[in-house]
Amino acid sequence: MNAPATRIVRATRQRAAVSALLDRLADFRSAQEIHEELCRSGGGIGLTTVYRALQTLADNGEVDVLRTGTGEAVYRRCDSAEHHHHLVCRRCGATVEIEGPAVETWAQKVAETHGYSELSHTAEIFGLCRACTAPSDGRTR
Amino acid sequence: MNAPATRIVRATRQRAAVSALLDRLADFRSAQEIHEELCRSGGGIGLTTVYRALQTLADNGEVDVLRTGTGEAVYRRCDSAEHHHHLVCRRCGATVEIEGPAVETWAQKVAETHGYSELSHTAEIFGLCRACTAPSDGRTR
DNA sequence: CATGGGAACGAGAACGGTTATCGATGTACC
DNA sequence: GGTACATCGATAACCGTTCTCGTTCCCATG
Repeated sequence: MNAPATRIVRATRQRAAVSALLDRLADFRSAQEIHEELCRSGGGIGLTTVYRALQTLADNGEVDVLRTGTGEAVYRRCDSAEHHHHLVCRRCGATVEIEGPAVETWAQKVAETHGYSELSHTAEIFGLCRACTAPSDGRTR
Repeated sequence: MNAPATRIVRATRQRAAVSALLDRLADFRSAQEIHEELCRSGGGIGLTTVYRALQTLADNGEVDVLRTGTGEAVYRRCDSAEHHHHLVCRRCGATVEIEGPAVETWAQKVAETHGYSELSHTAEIFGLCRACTAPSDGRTR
């Protein structure tokens, strides 16, 4: 049951590629989108490997994971290592990181009132960003 | 393309069974759990039908839908027809409905600041309820 | 530099939840 | 009764994700 003192994680071309791509992207993307993009840009990579890399990154808190309405997981490298929330454009995926002390205290207080412990919470806002609000060409995400 | 003026929805034994079971349950349950329970208690019902019934109920706002960490959809009939949030025990599923004006205003303000419109948001709190906090028998949900 | 051990890869199969198909069934209304 | 059509439900398809397992590659060590 005791966790190994040092978890060996090797640096490989594939992991680097996933990580680098996430650096370049500003929006939440699905594993499959990431896989597709990486394949398109030359360096071959297996879908399984993309999933594995994303999971490792997520475990290490290096990327944030969200679930879309359909239950699909989407990933994004966030600037803040702290706990935070997101304001996501449901059209183009543009994302703003939100520091939400208001939410934290709200969650804490509510849970306390009802005697709940070991808390965690989710809080994301979805909408249309300024750019996507104005015009009206089809593309919905 | 034009929507029919009146959507005909028949009252059937199966729909009634799903609806009645949801009335009896206090926790969020998956479609498959509901199907299983209904089969166990005699009245045969197809899994497809359960999914259909739940979707109809959800569309009409008669039940709330949440996504678990694994992306699975869980359903629950809520007392409040108003928009609200949930405090869910991740061990036994016990759920408290939360009216969260704090969250609404927070979401509104944040989105406004960044020029987002057409807002929606999710905010759920997970934890261990009082009953599940104290003792230590296995069952994790 | 050569080598051995094991981490990582990746193609394909399996998995689990959900949705589509389509003929059978049931219900409401004439 | 008879007809129209919503609903049912077994089965197959779907889709995202995870597992399997043989191969490849990294890297510490000699």
